[in-house]
Amino acid sequence: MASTAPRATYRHGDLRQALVDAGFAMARESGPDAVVLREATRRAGVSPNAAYRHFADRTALVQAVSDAALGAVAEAIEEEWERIERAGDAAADAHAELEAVGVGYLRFARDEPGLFRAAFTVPRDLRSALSPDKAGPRGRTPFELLGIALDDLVAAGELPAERRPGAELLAWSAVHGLAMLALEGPLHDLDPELARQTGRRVIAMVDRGL
Amino acid sequence: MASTAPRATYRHGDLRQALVDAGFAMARESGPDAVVLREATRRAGVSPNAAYRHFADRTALVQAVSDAALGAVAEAIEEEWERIERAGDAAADAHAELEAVGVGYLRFARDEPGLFRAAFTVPRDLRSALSPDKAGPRGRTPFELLGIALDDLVAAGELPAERRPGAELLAWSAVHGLAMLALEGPLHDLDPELARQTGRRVIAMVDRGL
DNA sequence: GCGTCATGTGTACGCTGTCAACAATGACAC
DNA sequence: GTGTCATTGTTGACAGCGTACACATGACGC
Repeated sequence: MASTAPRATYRHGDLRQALVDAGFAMARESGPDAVVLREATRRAGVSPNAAYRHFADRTALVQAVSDAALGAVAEAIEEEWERIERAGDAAADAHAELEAVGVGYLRFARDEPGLFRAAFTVPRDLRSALSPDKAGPRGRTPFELLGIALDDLVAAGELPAERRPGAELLAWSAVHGLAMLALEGPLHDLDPELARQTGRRVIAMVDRGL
Repeated sequence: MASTAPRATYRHGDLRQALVDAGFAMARESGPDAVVLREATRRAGVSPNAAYRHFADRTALVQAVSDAALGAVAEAIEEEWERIERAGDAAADAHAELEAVGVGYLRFARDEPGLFRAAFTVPRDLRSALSPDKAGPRGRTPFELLGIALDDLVAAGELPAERRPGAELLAWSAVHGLAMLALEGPLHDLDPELARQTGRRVIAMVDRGL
């Protein structure tokens, strides 16, 4: 960090990114509400108003942080996805994919609660959630990965095709709800082991009930 | 409101309740973050620091508002519950109960998004969520109503008893997740009719998948 | 070399939550 | 009644926030 040493050059270089990084760090510790504009400029070694050259207002900064957080979610899910041990059985593989998406999602929520809330608690529309710049390293968004898993379920004959449309929303809702209840809702001090177990059960419920 | 006319008596009467009411109104319009302590005192016709005789700090006020909001949720669910047309068939009735809880929950989230977020987005533990002072007019909390519906499902032979423990969390997660995604998440501008339909499908998924 | 425009700084304002010291009230013991 | 005292209000102050406005700087195209 060059926050102590005063900048040599007048221009910062990439202030926008520096502000997003600082905001990201704050969100990581305490969620999106903890993203404070002035503090971000402080960490970037810049005067408060400099932020306004790159963001219309604080909410724009928070949006950018939220986008970055969504990318991190995608990464966590992709990680879980890569870990699948494929047995060659299309049906079993498809179920494993769906499970991987759910597990990755819940794991991220547990390990990075601040970022998770930054990713999903900030208003954004579906179009933005789907846009590829929020994808993980392998270039797929969380939503896309979920869609692939569901498509594979249909292909394997494990999910009636007429139930496929919109099924993302059902699966997403269930897992997201558990994450939110456990993070900032009434379940926030649920026993970790019980939480993990409940996570598995929610995923199983989705698998059965879709 | 006596906010314009200066108080005749030095004492307010029931300042605590007045502050909660004011906070409730603010939360109703824009969610829990919009609950601002000074504004509440203003509406109560009182100096800012008077609030500190009744609440340790702002978060304590928000907590009280959240409690009130939870009561409103209970009321909405009870309303839906009373509306069930019981056919005498225990199995059908139990399914109808579960559906009523889900529908009431989602209806409240849609009609009172600010209060909904105030109720569930503010950290509170399960014990507090269950405590009877947050119950609806008929004296039952949302969680209790959900539990009764699930018990009735077991009694009617529609849910294997070994799956009963913790089933609240599964059902709750699914419905809560949809509500959050639609309120402040990526689905926030989902077409209302599609949202309603998705709500029904989520409830159906829970019913099938529990 | 010079003008222009993006990007930074300085100062200021009103808002917030909260602290410390003080004042009015009303209930209760005598 | 009167004196005492805890309760509940008020006043004044402070730091931190987001942000508006005017100004400074310097990199780059001509």
